Parts: sequence; C-alpha cells; structure tokens
Amino acid sequence: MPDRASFGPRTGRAPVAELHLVCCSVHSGQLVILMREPNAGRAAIPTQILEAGEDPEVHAARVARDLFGRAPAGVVQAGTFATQDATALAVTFTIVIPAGRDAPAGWEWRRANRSGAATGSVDGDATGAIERAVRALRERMDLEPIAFQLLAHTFTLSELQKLYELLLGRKVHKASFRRSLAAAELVQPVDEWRTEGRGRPAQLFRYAPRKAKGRQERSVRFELLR
Amino acid sequence: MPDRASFGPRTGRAPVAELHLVCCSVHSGQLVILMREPNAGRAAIPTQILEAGEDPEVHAARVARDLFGRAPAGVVQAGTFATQDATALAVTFTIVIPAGRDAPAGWEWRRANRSGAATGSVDGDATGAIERAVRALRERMDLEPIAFQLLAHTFTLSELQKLYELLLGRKVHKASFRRSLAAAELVQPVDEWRTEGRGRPAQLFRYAPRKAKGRQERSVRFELLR
DNA sequence: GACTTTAGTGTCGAACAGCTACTAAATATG
DNA sequence: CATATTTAGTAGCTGTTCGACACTAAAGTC
Repeated sequence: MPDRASFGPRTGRAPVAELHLVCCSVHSGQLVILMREPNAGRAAIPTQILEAGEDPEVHAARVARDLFGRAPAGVVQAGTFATQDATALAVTFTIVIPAGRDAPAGWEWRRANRSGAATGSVDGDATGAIERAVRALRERMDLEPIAFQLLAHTFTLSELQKLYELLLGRKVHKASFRRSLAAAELVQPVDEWRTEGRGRPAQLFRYAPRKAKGRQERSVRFELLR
Repeated sequence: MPDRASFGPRTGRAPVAELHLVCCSVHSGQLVILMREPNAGRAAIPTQILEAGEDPEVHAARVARDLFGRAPAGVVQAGTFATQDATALAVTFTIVIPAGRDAPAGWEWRRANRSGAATGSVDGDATGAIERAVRALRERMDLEPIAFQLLAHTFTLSELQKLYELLLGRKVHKASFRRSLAAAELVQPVDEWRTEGRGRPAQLFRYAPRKAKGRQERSVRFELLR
C-alpha cells in the first residue's frame, strides 16, 4: 500500500458503504424510477453493500446489468452522502434505462415528479437519493446525451422534445428545438413512420452523432448563476 | 435502523472510506492545488479517514476549515472511486479557496494545468482526484459561481475573464464577456481602482448577484453532446 | 367531406455574440 | 517633456441565433 497522506485524528468507527441505484426511465411521457414492489411497507430502490476491490461506478453498472439482463444506457454519479440513520455511506448512482424495458421480477416502475419525489410512501434515504439523481440528470443533460439514452433506439422528435420539456420543467419552442438539433447533427432519420392515434405520422430517428471532430465552443453563460 | 432493501449477495470485505480534498485556488493567474510539502517523496493531497455519523460533504467542509482557519468558499463533490490499490473508497471533493489565502503549515500551493495534472511527481490516487476535481470545476462553472468564489473578495473584470479563459481553455472576447456579465447583474463596482504595473488602472468589483427572482431560462444546447 | 389533431417547415424581427476600432489612463523610454 | 507602449474599457457594425407566427401535410373523427 503506497504512503497516503493522512491528516487529523482517526477516531470512531468507519461507516459501511452502500451502493444506491436510482434507475430512471420513461414510460408514456412520464419519468419513472425502479422501486421494489410494495409488499413490506415502504418502497425502496435497489441497494447493495459495497465491497472492497471494485470501483463503485463499475460495480453499479454490473448490478444494473444483473437486474435488467442488459447493460444500462448510462451510469452517472449522483453523489455520496450519509444515510439518515448516520450509520452508512450511500454512494448514489443514476442509472439510465431506455424506454420500454420491463421492470425485473419483484420490482416496478413508479412515477417520479420532476423534483424527484416519487409517488407513495418511500424510504427517507430513497427519497433523497431520487431527488439528487433526478437533479443530476437535469444538470448533466447538456454534457451527456442523457435524453437520447432515456428513449428507445428509435424515437420521434416530438418524444425527444417532450422529454427535454419534462426534464427542464418548461416548454420548448418546436422550430428552435429542431433547428438546434439539426445543426448539432446528433440524429439521423430512419425510413419509418409511427402514427400515434390522431394526427400526421411522425418520422422515427435514431441517435447517430456526427460531431467526431473537436467539441464546439460555447459562449460564456452567466444567466444560471446567482 | 429502518429496513433498507438490499439486493444480491453480501460477500467479501467492506472498503475503508477516505475523504480526499482537492483544494483549488488561483495564484498569479494560475490554477493551484494544495499539496503536502515534498519532504517524504511524492506529493499528496489532504486525506482523512471517513467516520460514521457525519455527512461527507459536511465533513469535507469542516476539514477544510480546520486546515485554513476559515470556511471554504465552495465545496463540490467530484466523485467517489476506488483507490488504485483497490483497498479503499475515495470520496473526492473540490474545495474552492479564494485567491490570496496562504497555504497552511506543512502544505504548499502547487500549479496544476488545465487538465488537472499537477507539476512534479504525485501519488497516483491524487493525480486522478485532481483531474476529476478540475473537471468538476469546469463542468459546474455555469451552474455555480465557482469563478467568483475562486477570486478574492474584490477583483478586476480582467482577472475574472482570465480565470474563465483558464478554466474553459480558450480565449473569451472581452466586450462580449462584459456585456453578458452586465446583463446577468452578478457584480457591482467598488469605488476602488488597482494599477498593476503598466496600463490604465482597473476598477475593482465584488460578487453581488441581483437575480434573486426566479432563475432565467436557457435555450436548449446540443452542441456539447456527441 | 368538414373538422380536429399532430407533424413538420418558412419567414421575419428582435436579441445576441463576435469583430474592429476607438478612447482612457497608467508606465516606460528617449 | 514627448512619445511609445501597455492595459482598461466602450461604441458601432454585422452575421447568427432564437422565438413567434403562420403555414402546409397527413392522419383520425364526426
């Protein structure tokens, strides 16, 4: 073990480290979280004791793959916090699951509102974890293609826009949205259309970013600061 | 202890959780990191064993205050990762220290380039922690007033612009920068000027955001995605 | 066939971002 | 002292972007 600089006293007990997974997906235009079926009282999210020797991010991806049978579309750290009873350390991850995947046996998709509060009575630690995970989703949207990963392999531009509106919590202008999307060359049309009840059928697209060349510059933005 | 849903087997040993602090500041236009004075071989950053019962973020803020004698200007989680020897869990924090504060006894400010690599031979875990911490700084710049917290209480607009250029890794246009800054009403002029060698003296400003009213909307931006 | 609903596009004006060029006020140099 | 140099700060022009409106297109409903 290499010499690691320590600082200050080492008294007290070490906490147990747990992995908390907030598995997010979209069902019928709503943000949903994977929660245990409410057999024994309060609902809860997938949790596992962290073991030494594996990176928590790798561990989280593996646990999610074991749960769903397929690798998740995205794994994002949402923070590490003490549990409410102050006995354990909760390393929280946002797991991005594409729309349309079934919940594993014993689990169910449960709706969450935009601020992250899930419906029904939920364990306190899970509530905090979900809140932070949803905030992480929203804050990392313009750094990672989270919205595209939350949708199925092919999707309509209206679905994409509604998901942006859901996560951003505001309406988005249709023409501007499509203009910016086209300029970024992030999606490619598929020769397939989907008719959803009434109205003109929508063309399906798939996520196929073309911007392998260096990242674009972005003007300095102060307006979110206070 | 409330019932917490666990999932999967619980074998193996639990890792030790450590707190890793990447204390960032600015000295003479350079990003600097607090590192142990190189007495015994490789340099390292402040590290402490995490104890049960305290939130790591609160803990990090307290350790930073103990180090510097004053509360830090900002505390940002930079991720939780396994250490290289895979025996411990490193909960990494970016600690924002305003420019001009002296390093505590036994420590020194050491330059880091923009990608986070510190100068000189550095412990491997510290290298990774610094890299992630600097990336966290850069990625959270437009969500939190990190640049303002990195500067002293009063500063010139050129200092602010040079810090943005340092963290963004590109030149910023002066007039545009000041226009956006003025529109955001984030700074107030102080009736004080500073002359730095040659050239016209620069007026000092302080961070005084006026936007208490609801956050501004921001157009959807795809150009950073791939 | 008329109406409604959703998809998708064209155009225009206002706001914005970036460039050049300018003024202002200090130090450096002869 | 006079002139050049350096840095601070601003004004004006211009091309781009963004949001609004209006319109066409293609489906189902009545």
